[in-house]
Amino acid sequence: MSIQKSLEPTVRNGMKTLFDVEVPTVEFQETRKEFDGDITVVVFPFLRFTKGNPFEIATKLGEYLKESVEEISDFNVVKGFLNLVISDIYYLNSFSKIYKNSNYGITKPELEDKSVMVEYSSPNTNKPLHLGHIRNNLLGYSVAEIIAASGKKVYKTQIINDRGIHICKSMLAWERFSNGETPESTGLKGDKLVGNYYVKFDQEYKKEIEELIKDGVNEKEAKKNAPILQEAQNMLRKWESGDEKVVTLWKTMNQWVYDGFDKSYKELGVNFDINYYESNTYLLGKDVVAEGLEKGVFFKKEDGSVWIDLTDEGLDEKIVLRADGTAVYITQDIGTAIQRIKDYADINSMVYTVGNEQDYHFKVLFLILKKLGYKWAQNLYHLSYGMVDLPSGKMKSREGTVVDADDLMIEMTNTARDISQELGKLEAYSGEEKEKLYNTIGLGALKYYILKVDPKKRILFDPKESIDFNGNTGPFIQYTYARIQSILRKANFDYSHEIIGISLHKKEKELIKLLENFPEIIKNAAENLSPALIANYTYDLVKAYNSFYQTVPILNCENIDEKVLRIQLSKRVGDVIKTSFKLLGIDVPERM
RNA sequence: GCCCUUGUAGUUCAACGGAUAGAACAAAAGUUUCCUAAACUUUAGAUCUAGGUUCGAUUCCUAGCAAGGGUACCA
Repeated sequence: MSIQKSLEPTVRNGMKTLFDVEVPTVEFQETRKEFDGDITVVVFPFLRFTKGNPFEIATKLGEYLKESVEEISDFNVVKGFLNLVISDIYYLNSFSKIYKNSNYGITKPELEDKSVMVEYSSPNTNKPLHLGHIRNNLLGYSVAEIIAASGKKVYKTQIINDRGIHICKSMLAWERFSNGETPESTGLKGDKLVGNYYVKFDQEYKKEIEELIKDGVNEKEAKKNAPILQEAQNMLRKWESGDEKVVTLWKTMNQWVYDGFDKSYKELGVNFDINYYESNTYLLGKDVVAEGLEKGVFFKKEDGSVWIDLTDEGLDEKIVLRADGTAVYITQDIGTAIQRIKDYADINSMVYTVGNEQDYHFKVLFLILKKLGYKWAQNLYHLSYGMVDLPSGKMKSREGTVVDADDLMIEMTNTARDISQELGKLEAYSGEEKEKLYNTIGLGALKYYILKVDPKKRILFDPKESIDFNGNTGPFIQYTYARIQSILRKANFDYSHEIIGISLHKKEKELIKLLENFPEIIKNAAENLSPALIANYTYDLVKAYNSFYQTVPILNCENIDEKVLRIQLSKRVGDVIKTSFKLLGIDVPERM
């Protein structure tokens, strides 16, 4: 329990006793470091309830608190800010509790709590993963971990977009141009191989259009009537009717892609509890639309298409089923959501990690599900995030301006290797150990770089300026962790006993204050679906620890009690770094 | 046109409506007989504009400007 919470009733009592007013809430903040004190009561808001000079109110309140609260050793007033000095005994006690809790910061789920499903990644099976997917995966995975740490059971999932005309395009191109190439025969990752044929299709398609235009066909007609496109459409019809040959090819090529994706996911350190496939859920969506039509949630236009009217909600009319009865994007999403609740009776909340270009789509989706009468529809959240842009603008696969996920991860590891070798601290380790470490550091840099930014904001990524390894970065934090482990390795004596009755150094107090905040930070990050809060907190903690490390001796400390406390502090700071980095999906090294 | 998001040092990011707007990179200067210098300590530098609400506004409201996105029987 934080000191704030325990002080709040006392402050309220004080206001009642001194001025005979009931104040509804008390505003606390950390005392700025240029003033004396640890915690500050903001007195200005009380002026609404009692007249008077804020300075005098604060002074009287300060006297009252000093009298009645043991932990408050002194106070001072600046304008309407009442700065309270908290005694070292309080901090030692508080730290002792933190130190005893070996799983500090993590809340275990209660049995009766409802679970949350977090969706992320959701790739297109025609395109290898790129930098944008990396942000999506890191965000989704991290948010899932954070929610779990805040005390809820979490299922991680993705929806795989495995059907439609675009799939047929790469299938057709492969049939025509590949001479039977496979991932095995070429050594290419399956997703890359299939991606190549998707590009190949586009090239051939463009060629055919040009030729048709040369023959005097107008552009619109040419685009529509290019033979290769028609053949792809034909293939889709065959797929939908269950043509054996087409379905077999579809399964084979999809499997190549999944195998390729699995490698990337593994390298990135993300995973899923269950996958959903669009090919399995789009039909359910159509059934639900039919039901909703009967209930009057939807209406039918003359041409047979089905719509929902959301003008009352300030939105437009939105189509949910085409005139020919085929499903649109949102039809399938309706089906998927309902399927998930059917599959997992214990979930009552879902988080969708999808880019902000789909804000409108999810607003509509959630509204539709509410109107269909699903109770859980009020607990749906769109974790909307900004795009990752290059200096040249948006990433476009056709223009070759895509930063490939696999390539980027390799590049990061290479940079880590270069820097590490230059520093030359790792001579004693085997080649295998070193490579693992380079990977940990390189990916740490990449993940932290992306996760430290507020999800809502777009990220500008300049491939020419490589990601930093110094300053507010993943490796900076990893380095601090490694340094702490080094201290702990050297502290080969029993330092477990509780320390009481010593006076604290300023830097020690700072660390304890920061440690106290950790559980609250996790809760906040879970509520706001924001890993950035964890990243920024960890940075602050590490910054404070490094300053502490540089200012005071730890192992060389002469007073044994102080030495033990400092080692304990180091231990706990290291644990918190490890825990929060785990929530970000980042590994920490024992040495670097 | 309408709707949504974002505008903070040269650059990349912070700041429940609170005190003198914090960091990092880049720039300038310092700290290794001492626990890992991927560190630490200094210096210099910013709230898009105009109004409003408030004891107090980077934060809330209104208008404008700028960037991005959406507004499709694409996903």
